[in-house]
Amino acid sequence: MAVSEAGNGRGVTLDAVARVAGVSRATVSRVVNGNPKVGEEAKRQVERAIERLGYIPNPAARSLVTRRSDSIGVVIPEPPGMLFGDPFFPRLLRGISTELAARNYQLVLLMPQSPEEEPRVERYLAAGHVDGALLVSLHGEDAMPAALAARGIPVVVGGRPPGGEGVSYVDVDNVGGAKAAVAHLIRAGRRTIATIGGPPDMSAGTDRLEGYRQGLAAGGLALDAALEAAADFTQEGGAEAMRRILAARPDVDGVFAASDLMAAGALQVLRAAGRRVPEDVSIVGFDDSSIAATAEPPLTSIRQPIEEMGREMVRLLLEQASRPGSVPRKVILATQLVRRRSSEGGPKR
Amino acid sequence: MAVSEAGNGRGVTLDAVARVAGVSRATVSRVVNGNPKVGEEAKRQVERAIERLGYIPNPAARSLVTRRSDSIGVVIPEPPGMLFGDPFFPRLLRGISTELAARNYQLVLLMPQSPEEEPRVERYLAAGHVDGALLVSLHGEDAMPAALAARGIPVVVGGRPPGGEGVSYVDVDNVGGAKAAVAHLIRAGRRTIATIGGPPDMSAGTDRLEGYRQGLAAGGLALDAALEAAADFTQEGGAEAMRRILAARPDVDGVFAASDLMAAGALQVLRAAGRRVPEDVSIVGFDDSSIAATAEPPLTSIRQPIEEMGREMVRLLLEQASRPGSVPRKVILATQLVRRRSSEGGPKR
DNA sequence: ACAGATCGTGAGAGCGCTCTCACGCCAACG
DNA sequence: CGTTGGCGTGAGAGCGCTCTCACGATCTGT
Repeated sequence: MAVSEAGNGRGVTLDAVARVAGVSRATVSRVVNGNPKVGEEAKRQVERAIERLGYIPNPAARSLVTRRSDSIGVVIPEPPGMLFGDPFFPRLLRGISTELAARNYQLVLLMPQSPEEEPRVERYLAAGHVDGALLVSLHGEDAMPAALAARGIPVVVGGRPPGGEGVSYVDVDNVGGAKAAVAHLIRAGRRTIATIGGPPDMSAGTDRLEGYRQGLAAGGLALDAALEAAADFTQEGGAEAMRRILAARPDVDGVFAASDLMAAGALQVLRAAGRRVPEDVSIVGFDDSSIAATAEPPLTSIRQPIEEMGREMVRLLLEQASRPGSVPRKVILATQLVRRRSSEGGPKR
Repeated sequence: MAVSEAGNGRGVTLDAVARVAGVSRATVSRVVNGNPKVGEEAKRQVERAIERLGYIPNPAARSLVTRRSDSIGVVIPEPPGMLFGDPFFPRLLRGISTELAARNYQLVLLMPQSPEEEPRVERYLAAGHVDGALLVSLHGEDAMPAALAARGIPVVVGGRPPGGEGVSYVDVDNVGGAKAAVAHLIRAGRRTIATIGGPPDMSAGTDRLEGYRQGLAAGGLALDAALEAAADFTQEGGAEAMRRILAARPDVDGVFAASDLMAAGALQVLRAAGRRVPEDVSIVGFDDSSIAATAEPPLTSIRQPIEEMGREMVRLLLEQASRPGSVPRKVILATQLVRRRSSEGGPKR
């Protein structure tokens, strides 16, 4: 009964509702938009008419005059390695979606699959389809944040943009997390601690490397370039990096990998090389993804509040959108060490 | 130089372009929309003006008159277990996104986080924000497909809708895949083959169970309810199911799990119970997700063409949207057995 | 040479909504 | 009693675009 006659809503206009309710379009509009300056009686009539006709406002018409779309764009370029096997994006999207839903905003997902597609995405965002944009997972000197900002589109970036500041962003405490991981390894009695870093053109890579170095320094251990190997966040990359480290420093007894996937790759290589984990070598990963719990042995890892990151990005964006010209802001979320078997054992502390 | 003066595009209207180009609005509109009935000279002038002003059409205004939005909605309700640790959604989204991008459509992602939010989503879709909707991963008798169809919104479902037919859908060959998995186990010499099924209210669950049964029948093996345990696609659920099976049938020598995650859980339980994999028990999973390759031993699994599924869903949807009232169609995509160590060994064949 | 077809172009009518402004009403004020 | 001031309401002007229709110019056939 709620939904009714004329194919419910398709084609029912404000005007039709006004006629049925015996009021003017303006009054119906007020009721629909919750404007308080409407009489009791008129309001009742309008509500009944809306119900009866199954009226749903035409978003295009509304958007045309309000110049808002009540939706935001989420841009996720495709770093193929990261997307798979890592529930990072689903979780981030969930956080974003939750916060948006609570504010009655919609989410337009844009996945440029190659740099060539970026202009298309940029154009789309610039067209006013969305009230703002969330950019995630930028490589190198991505020009998009700046380009969008120049066009006056509110932007918030997920993860510290490598290209420098000048734009709002939300990030997890990569440095602190990595540092905590290393401290944990040192506490476990490890003294020859290697790291498998992420790509040098992503801040998640460089920041975790920085944290690793700070961790060593804090523990009074010396740096050694032979103990640092960069990879691409993938399992295969992690395995490859582990091989290099093992070749250069066979005496390695601790490994901090900047992602669980890479840690898993390292695990396989270590095992193949006859090293026992955690007896001979302790490993700590990053992300606390499902693979960490699944691996054998389960991986100690650094948990990052991904959903919260998504939510915070939305808050920042909408705040910024509502107050144009506000100064860029950054939010850093704390990480947390999750202990599992891969870092147990080891020598006495 | 490309982008220019007035803050590039924001606020530049068709009319402004027309004035600069010295033609009428209609002509500019024709050029923008690729209408061939435009003279060479006029076209050149218009293109130059567009370039100079950085004109981008206002999507709301366009949508208001064309009654199309050039975007489609993708509804992903949140079955928390499946979302994590399983790159299913990212891959599906990627397939969808690829196909949409090729046709210049946009993707609006809707993630109702609870059944209470579904009306909101339905309302949104019904408002004409999108030209059609893709629904994924339905549990039980989800009313949404029917409700949307009733409102005249083109719908395509991903995975056979449990509630029956009457709506277009794309699915992978779950029955065939499961059957192939069982056949593979039989070929490996296994004779006491259990299955860890998915939720009975999801077609991916029931269809794979059906395939398992067909596989046993085809191999001349008898069914045994004690060899069938349902779970929820999660690792923990898989572990739990494995324990039940082990308790009832300690002689089990083959396991077909309806997801890799559950297979991984089973693996841990088997190992904890002193069973060697694959020497004592062979395991085959489903999905061929990253965890399959990561597990120790790596899991034989059934690969499903997830990206292709996404693409096909889009094709079906747009076809349906362009030809209203067309009859619902279903598309079933083939699966493929991927052999890994978890099903090697075993007794002589 | 003229009728008719063809082609490029412009004028103008909306699409469905929001929002400003003005108006009529009635209570309260001096 | 006339005036001021809310308050609820309606009229109407757009928002920027598409698309139909009509019109003048050029082309074709006889």
